[in-house]
Amino acid sequence: MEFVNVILPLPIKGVFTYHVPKVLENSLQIGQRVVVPFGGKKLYTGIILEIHKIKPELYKTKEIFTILENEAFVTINQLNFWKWISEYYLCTLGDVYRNAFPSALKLESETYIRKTGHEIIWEELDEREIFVMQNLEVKTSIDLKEIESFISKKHIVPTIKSLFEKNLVELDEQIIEKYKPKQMVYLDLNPDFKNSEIFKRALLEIDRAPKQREAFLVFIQWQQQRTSHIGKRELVDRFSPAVVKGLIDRNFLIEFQLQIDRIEDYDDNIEDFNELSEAQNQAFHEIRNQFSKYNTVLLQGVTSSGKTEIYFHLIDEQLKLGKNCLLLLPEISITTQLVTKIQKRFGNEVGVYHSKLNQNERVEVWKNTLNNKYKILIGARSIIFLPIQNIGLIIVDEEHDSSYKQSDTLPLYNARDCVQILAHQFKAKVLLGSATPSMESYYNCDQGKFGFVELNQRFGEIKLPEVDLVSLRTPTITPNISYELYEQIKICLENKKQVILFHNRRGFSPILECNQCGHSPTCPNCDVSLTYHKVSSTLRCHYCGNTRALPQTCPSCHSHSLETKGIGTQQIEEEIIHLFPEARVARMDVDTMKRKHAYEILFEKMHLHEIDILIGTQMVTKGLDFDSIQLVGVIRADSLLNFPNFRAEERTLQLLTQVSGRAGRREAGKVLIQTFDPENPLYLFIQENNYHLAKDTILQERKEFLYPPYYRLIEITFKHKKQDKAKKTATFVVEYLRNFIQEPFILGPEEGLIPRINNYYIYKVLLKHPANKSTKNLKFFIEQSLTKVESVQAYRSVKITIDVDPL
DNA sequence: AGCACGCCGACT
DNA sequence: GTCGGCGTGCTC
Repeated sequence: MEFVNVILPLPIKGVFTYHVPKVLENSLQIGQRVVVPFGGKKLYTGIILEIHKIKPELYKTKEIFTILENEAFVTINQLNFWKWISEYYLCTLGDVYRNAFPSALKLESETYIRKTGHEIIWEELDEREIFVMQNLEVKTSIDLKEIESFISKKHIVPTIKSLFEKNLVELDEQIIEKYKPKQMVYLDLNPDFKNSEIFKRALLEIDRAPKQREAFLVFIQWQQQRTSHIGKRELVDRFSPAVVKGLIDRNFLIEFQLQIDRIEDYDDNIEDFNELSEAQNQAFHEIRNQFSKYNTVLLQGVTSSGKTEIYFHLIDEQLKLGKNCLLLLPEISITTQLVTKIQKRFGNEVGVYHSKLNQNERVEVWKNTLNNKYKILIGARSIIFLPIQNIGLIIVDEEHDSSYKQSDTLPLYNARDCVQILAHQFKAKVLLGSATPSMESYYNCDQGKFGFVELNQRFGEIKLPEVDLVSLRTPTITPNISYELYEQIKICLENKKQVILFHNRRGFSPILECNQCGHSPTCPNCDVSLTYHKVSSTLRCHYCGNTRALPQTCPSCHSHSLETKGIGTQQIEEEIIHLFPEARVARMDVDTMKRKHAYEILFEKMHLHEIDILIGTQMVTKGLDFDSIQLVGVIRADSLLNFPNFRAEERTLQLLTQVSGRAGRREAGKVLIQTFDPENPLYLFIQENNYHLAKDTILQERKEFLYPPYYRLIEITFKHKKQDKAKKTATFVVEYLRNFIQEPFILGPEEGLIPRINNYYIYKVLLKHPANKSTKNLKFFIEQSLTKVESVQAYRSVKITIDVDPL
């Protein structure tokens, strides 16, 4: 008998073994998708991981229900990659599978069947089968759960299986594959009209309907002008659905459907390559040179040095070698502009994959990747899960960017690091690019693991902006704008230049506070103050979404002295409007960027100089490359630095360097940093544009306090509705782990930064491990400690998550 | 993760 | 007397 080990989309350790029906024996492949029964009445799509002949002794295997296609859907390389991720990030293969696959391709729980229309020979059916088929006479599709009401649990899957084999029922295609190729409706002229007599009569006939006549003539005009089909949509948009329907009803126009690729084709106008500047060319050759010694090279190129151009040349080189390339970008940088730019260079063999694609689009990219249709794949972190092949070069742009780390759903992987494993599989090279590299990457260079190339010159040899520090300890013109900043903005506006004001709202959200009693409304589910949203006049919790109307009086002392404390971009905007009533001001933050094309619209407005002053959060640090930005103002640099995280300094350095880079791309610009602590060496380094010195200082501290990149961190989080349970479980784990790892390499348990979120109490344990030693043993101990937790009744219900290399 | 089984409280 | 709360255990 043949057996297969199958990965199921469940957070359960290990794989599940099924036996293979005779008909499928010797035909299965690793990586193939199969539908298997699970539990009483569920069917899941699983992935074959292993095929073998070993009959499990401890349990009775079930049989594979069916296969979904004849070929493997996941490559062996990918499966190995999945295994590595699950081992490194301490999660199950199911977690990886679930995250890696577009959800349209996995079927989970709700399983529907419907009849195929095959002739039913009732005499050949048993009692249960008859029940099911009779039910299907009444309604088109039924849920396996419904079948449960007339067939006992253990008979459900066998009955369905039997009917399935008799070809009487099929799994609802919604379930097998939620993906449907997109159909486009096109229009064509009634072929009879080619006869000019009929055509003339027709025009006469339509004379009474002027709109239809006009639409008809426009259609004919279009048809003469172009070679491609004319979409119904196009004509409907120009006129109206009724008009177009009229023409179709009259049989003037004929509808037909064509399947199209959802991802639009890019065929014509391939642009020539830009010549590299001397500095770029030197860096380009230096990178190639380093690649002969190192598999990974870190490229540090100052903002607007034209790193992208170098990427293009490296990609082009790989394509000529017949290799494919992967380009990773932070989510926000994948803009239409950039994609268009790349498509213009490389034609339509470019695949794009990011979180804004819908399920169908994802499946399309997946399938195209599997069929090796793309030469270049561009995407955010999740791109690493595509079934990529034949990779020669992987580029990670803005490698320091925190969005490469997944932080909400398992696995908590960092794409920048995972790429190393992928590259190793394909013997490919990795290029990490950034103006502000991470400490980890610097460290790897120092350790001789990565090569290092620097590009110090901005493209066109424009000077780096001049950075000034402004103390907030001296009086300011409005609460958040200093006299200096005011003056600079004024000069800038007089010169018809644009200004960017950056304010990091994180940790500085506007909260409501009572001036009489000091009371500040907090969230009932989380231990945080509610933040004030002016537009909707509500108080909102950023953690659980709890929203309530703004109270008129203090809930505690009933006075009328409620006031907002802390500043958000909204307040800055008000101050600016007050100071510069003439200026055109725009805001860029999560609130204003929610709408679908908000980003594009803002981009366009900036480009057309319809905005004089742009006020924004983190977002303004990325991708806003406009020539006429002359001034960048940082409202409160300290709010970044005071963040309680060991990366606060690194982040501040990166962020401030990045915003500064927005200034003066055409001619030297100015940066003004407002701070309460102008003597802080970090600001001085930024002022002198000495990233290297700043980095050395930060690295020194990291070493001293046992933090990355010298030590690897593993953070274990414990959550429970009862505080003492969470705390006790955390303590239990710490006590166990102390057998293997002592102070100061184990910290905690400590209450979470926010002690309670959504009614769950949070405790954290932090483990530190020397970076040059393998974490294998430590991970083994951690897993053991979790097994121990499982064995204690009272601790079992505590939710435990492990974050390897947390940010 | 689901989902069934099982054991205690407030209800027609 | 029963419906339903969620604690516990299992899934090849």
